[in-house]
Amino acid sequence: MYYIDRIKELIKEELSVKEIDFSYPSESKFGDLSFACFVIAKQEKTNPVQLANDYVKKIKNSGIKDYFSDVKAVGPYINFFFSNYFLAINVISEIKKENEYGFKPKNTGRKIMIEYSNGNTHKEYHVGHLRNIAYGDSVKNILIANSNKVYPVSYINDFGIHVAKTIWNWQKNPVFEERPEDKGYLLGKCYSEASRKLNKEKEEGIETGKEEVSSIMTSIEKRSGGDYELWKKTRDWSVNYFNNIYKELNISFKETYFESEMIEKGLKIVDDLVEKNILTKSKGAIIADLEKYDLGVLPVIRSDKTALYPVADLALASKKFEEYDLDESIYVVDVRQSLYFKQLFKLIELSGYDKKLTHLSYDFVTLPEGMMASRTGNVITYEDLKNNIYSKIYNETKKRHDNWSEKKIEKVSMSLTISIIKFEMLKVGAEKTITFDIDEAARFEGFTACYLQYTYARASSLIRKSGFKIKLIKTDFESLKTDKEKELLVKMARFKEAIEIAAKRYNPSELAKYVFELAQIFNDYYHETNILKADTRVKEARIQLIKSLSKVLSLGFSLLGIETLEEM
RNA sequence: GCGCCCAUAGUUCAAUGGAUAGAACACCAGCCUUCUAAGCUGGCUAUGUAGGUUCGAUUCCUGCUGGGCGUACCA
Repeated sequence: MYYIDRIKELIKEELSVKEIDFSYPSESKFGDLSFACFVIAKQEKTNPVQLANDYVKKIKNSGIKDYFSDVKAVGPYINFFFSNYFLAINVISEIKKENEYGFKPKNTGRKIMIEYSNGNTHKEYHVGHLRNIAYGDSVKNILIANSNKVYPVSYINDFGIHVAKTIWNWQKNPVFEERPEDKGYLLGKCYSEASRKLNKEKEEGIETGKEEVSSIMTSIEKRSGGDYELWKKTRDWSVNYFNNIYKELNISFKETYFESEMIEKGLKIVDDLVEKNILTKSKGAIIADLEKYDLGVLPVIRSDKTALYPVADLALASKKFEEYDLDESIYVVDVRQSLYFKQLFKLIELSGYDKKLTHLSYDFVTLPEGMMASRTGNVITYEDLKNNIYSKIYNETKKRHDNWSEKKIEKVSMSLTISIIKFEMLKVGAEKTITFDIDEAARFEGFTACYLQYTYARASSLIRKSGFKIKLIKTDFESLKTDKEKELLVKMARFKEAIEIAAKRYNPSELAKYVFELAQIFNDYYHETNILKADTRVKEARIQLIKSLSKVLSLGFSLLGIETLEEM
């Protein structure tokens, strides 16, 4: 148990109260830890102000009083002021001792599969996908840090109608084959062009394109012939393209599933469910009538006999459960599919599985000029975003470090670019729509990845320049006397809580906020305190403090999927 | 129509039912012969609306207004 938790336990013991709702005051004049006496006073049928006073007297006359520099009652609140010395010696030792300070023991919790990224082949990879992958990957990290055994998997939709649309347009425009860009990237362009054409035809009342696309879809599903061969070739381009993106983002999966590999099994499941009357025929299609669960109707097979999304999803769910012994299966998919997932989960339940299924939804990413949709071409692709941010970062880095090698400048700029992309996607709550402003995201100041990386680089620089390795045991913790030092210590001690809250709410923004606040305290401390110029004993103690800070920052970044930079 | 989500400073976001509603950006005024100024300090400005529950509501409940999304062959 960590120091602050031990302190809390000691307080509860001393006051003989089982449950205390501790909080951390927003202002230093109210101490470092506090609790309000309203609830206990009500239970004891006494006055909260009086009770607070009695409690303070009790603490001051007890054996635990030395842990605090002061304990005060302010109205119904009791405010504890930690002793810097005990806080420093305990917190710094705890951070030093554990490689993954604040994390819970690995693989002792539940077994969870989390599916995210979910790219569509033959389509663009845009900022919406980036939100998905950054969010899913960070939730994965956070769940692991909370003791769960987690299997990250990706499901690639390589077999929907979008594929047929792209192939339709690709065949009509041989020029695509000649263009120099990455083929996976080009497929995305080809898709949005196809959508625009088909929409235009629809408005004009022309059906030919739609019929051609439908015929291509049927032909691919038969798995032979020219359309099928082209599908295989183009599909591989997309898959390679995704793999390169994942590599750049430093994200990897335990398994990658493909819709095309699920269909056959899915159709068998559908047959089975039709037999069991769970699925029914209606208007030429096969549907799940879920009206009695207030979930409407879910079409499963089109009236032209081609498969819709649930076919593959049913097969995938069953595959996951067969191959892994899971306590929970999480799907990270945007909020627009909430109803679909309720329907799907009901269908999975009806087909006999009794598993915890979670749709982890997040709101979508829009642009200042309106809703983003690759169908209309109104998107910011991963490339657009990456190149835009990279060039800004590259210029700034070059300006600051004209003595650095070209290679180093590029490496640092790329690393910062990826940090920025991930952080922008994680810093707001999942239920908030992100109106994505590309210039805003490429900022360097404020609540941004650059600010955090800069803070970390600064701490690293101090540690490097301190030049000596001090044994912790010889550190003079009495030297850490200032309020800012205490503030840093308390904040670091609360890292564990930040992880717990983030895990409980599946919410990486809690951690983003945490590391930002920690960085702010440090920057403030840095400016008002001499570290390398202090007396040796004080300097040694401060460097120990900064080493701890550096470690907590780095662990915090890692949970957000962000790598640290020693210099920038 | 029905269902889900959202509404806080000029803007983008915070706030397990608790102390004077916090940040960031923008704007204004300062701080580098000194540890990375991608930094720090100060100033300015906010809970859509009407009720209810509570010792206490940005938070929970209801109505209203405004916006977004979904609602049988897209995913």
